[in-house]
Amino acid sequence: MTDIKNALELIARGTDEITKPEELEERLELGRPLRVKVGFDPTAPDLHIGHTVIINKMRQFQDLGHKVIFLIGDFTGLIGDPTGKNVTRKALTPEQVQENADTYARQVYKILDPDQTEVRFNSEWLGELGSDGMVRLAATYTVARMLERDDFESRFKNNQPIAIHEFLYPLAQGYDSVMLECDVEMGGTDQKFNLHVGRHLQQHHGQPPQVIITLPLLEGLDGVQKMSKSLDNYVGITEPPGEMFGKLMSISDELMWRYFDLLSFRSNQEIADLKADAVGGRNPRDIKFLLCEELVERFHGADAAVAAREEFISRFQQGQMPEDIPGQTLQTGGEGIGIAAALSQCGLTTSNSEAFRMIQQGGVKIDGEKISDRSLRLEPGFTGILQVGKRKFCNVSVV
RNA sequence: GGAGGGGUACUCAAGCGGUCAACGAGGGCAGACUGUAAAUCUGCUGGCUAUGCCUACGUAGGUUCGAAUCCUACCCCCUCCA
Repeated sequence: MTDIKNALELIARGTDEITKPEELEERLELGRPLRVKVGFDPTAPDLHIGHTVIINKMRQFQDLGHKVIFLIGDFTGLIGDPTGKNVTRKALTPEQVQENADTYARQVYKILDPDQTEVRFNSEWLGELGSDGMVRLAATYTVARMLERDDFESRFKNNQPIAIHEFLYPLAQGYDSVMLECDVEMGGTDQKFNLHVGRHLQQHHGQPPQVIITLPLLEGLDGVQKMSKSLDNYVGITEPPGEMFGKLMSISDELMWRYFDLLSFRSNQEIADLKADAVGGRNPRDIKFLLCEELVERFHGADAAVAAREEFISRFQQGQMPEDIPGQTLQTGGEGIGIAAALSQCGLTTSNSEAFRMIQQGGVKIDGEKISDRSLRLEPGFTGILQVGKRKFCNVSVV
């Protein structure tokens, strides 16, 4: 009995909403492994730490002995989720879908236990459905109820177009729950409506409705918009340790607490203590170090985390050069090369014009010495470290 | 099918015959400062064989000494009416 209480508490932590907690409790009391579904979009197989908020929650279910279904929406992906603006989606070939699934697996098993994970594709049953099946499915829901969805409602009110097929997405997603006989479905807060459609459809098919758990969406590095690859405000979970550490250090001091809440495995008490420390005058930078280390450790191990922190300190706090500077030899046929061209060829700037701009702004250094002469030439035999800004280096030899 | 509105740089968004490589905002980058790749402030933000030249304002033509701005055709998006 107390086990269930503890389980409930663990599951509830960090969630936005559970519909309904008493139903979840009843399911837990059944004493069997629950089937917990989370859907993923097959077109974007590169996971970032924003996704891990929910993956961590999946892991918690596994730790409690439950079965997690990692559902790849290869069929619904063709429809395109109406959430937000819609870019035309390209149909994926089965090979691409499989490839993306493998990519997912590689990343997701850094957190999930493969033995308790079931990977499924919804084309399995949605592809079989046929147009008659789709019509029958559509018949179980009304337009009025569809318009309950915020997104649809506001578009409808504002005379924005809503394509008919957009109504099929929530239905298809809900049908997945029917076919998989889910006990629980989790998603971001923006998924709430779709998740509820699943409940409705399950009841329609004589199944007990799934419990819905919504999780907050993690803000990206800018602290405003949700983390996403297209906004380039993300930290990918396969990024190298140094990159991960640095990116996380760049979040604002304010945003750091949000990340602690949603990403850290520290107890609520520990986090509260850290906040108290900050108020008490402890340098927020040092608290941020703890966050960065914890996350880098999760994906790359403890050694990498410590190394990443040390590297960060020496490089940005003490302004030292990094240890692993990529090298490059520039072939000039004995003619030498202009500094701007050299910077571009090393990939430190994207064009000569940009290189000139960087020089003008004092952002270019050779062996640590700032240069200001834009007409400088590197003669054959030159060897040295070119630097643009604080982060871009290249060890160059001119031939 | 009819009527109207619109397509401008990474994004949003001004401009509506020359002074426009294009106001402004956001983003990005750089610099200063610092307690950090926080915050704040400043600057930059098409390319090049670089004090000049080339390419850009949906596409293709045209008018003009000169067009993002005017005309014609086409493509695309949106709204209203049917």
